Amino acid sequence: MKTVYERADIVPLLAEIFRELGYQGTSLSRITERTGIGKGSLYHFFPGGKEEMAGAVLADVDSWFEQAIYRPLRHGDTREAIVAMLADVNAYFRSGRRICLVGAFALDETRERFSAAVADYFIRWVAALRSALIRAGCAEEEAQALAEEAVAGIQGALVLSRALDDTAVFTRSLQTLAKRLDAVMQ
Amino acid sequence: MKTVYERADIVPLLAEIFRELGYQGTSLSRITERTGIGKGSLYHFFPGGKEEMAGAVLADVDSWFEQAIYRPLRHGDTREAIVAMLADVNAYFRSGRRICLVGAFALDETRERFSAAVADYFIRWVAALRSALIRAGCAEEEAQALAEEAVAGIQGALVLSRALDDTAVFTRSLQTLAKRLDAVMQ
DNA sequence: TTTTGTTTGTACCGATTGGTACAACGATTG
DNA sequence: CAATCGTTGTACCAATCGGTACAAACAAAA
Repeated sequence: MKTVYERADIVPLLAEIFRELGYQGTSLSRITERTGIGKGSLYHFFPGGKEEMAGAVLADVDSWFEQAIYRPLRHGDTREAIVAMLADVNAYFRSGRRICLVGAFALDETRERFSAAVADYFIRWVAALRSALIRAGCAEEEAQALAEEAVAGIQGALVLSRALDDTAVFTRSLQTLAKRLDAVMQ
Repeated sequence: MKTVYERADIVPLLAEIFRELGYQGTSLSRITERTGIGKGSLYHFFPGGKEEMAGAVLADVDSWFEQAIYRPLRHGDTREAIVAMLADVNAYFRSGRRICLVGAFALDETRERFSAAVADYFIRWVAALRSALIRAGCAEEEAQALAEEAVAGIQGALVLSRALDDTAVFTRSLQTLAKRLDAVMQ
């Protein structure tokens, strides 16, 4: 018996493993163990090895946020996009049960390896939210601070709800954030 | 030549390494390399090996926060304690250049190993801040939400400022947090 | 059916992992 | 001085790490 994969099928599987175990905790044997994909296949699709795998996963995550979160914030109806962002974020992170891979990489030693991708992810998130807030009538310097506060708040809520093993903390944080963002828009 | 250590001298050295490299990234050879302490000494003071070392570091961090942050919040003048908390946090985390070890452990696979200590750290932080807010005249449910928001905000600010490699993000977040906490106290 | 080229499983590699064993060292005590 | 005891460096251990080599298994084209 022999299962045939495509690169696009493997990346989401890798993502879940990296998210759960971190970069250092993800060993090739663990990948094989959980997915059934052997080293032969892995190094065929990712000749650069583990680092290329993690890079592909980061790019995949990034492209999802780009189309699902950032783009609507930049171009769509601002009020609607902000509400959608919070709802999508809550669904994506499964109310805090799931971790932000990029955030985890930022804290890890791994950061140095992927610093460009990690920084890009957060810069674009803050910038997109900031532009939505400004279009909604928020003052520039206030929009910057609020956008940073919201993105940081989400990351912190992930840390906290994960530490307390309590999804209520995460959803509550998102509600508080929603009020703050709403208050500043006319 | 032979250097003689005590356990209390070693823990802070270990803390810095764990903080920088994470639990999985900290290998015994890296410890020896950075501190000059050999395996003989390490296993003499920490017979439980790497896990006991990390546990000792967590306990050390916890006791620092207990006396420097939590206790003043619970017993001292509330306004003063909250201002001091933000200042001490800024100094402790070196304006975001330094990471929160407990927060990093919460995101890591490591969490399962130290879940009790990690949860305890955050529970007591939130509870101490909450009690200070209530004593300052804040309503109970609002105090809970605000305390969680503040602690999560600090953790998120660490993630964000680290990702962007920008200490300004961290200090700005603390200032915003200070305003929020101040506004709710009469 | 044969050929071609991609995809896969498996055996292997040197390096490093966390951990153990133990003899030698240094200070303290007698 | 001799004996003791806490502390240390070093040599080891099996297991696992990321990575390589390569032949067998496959699908597609001829």
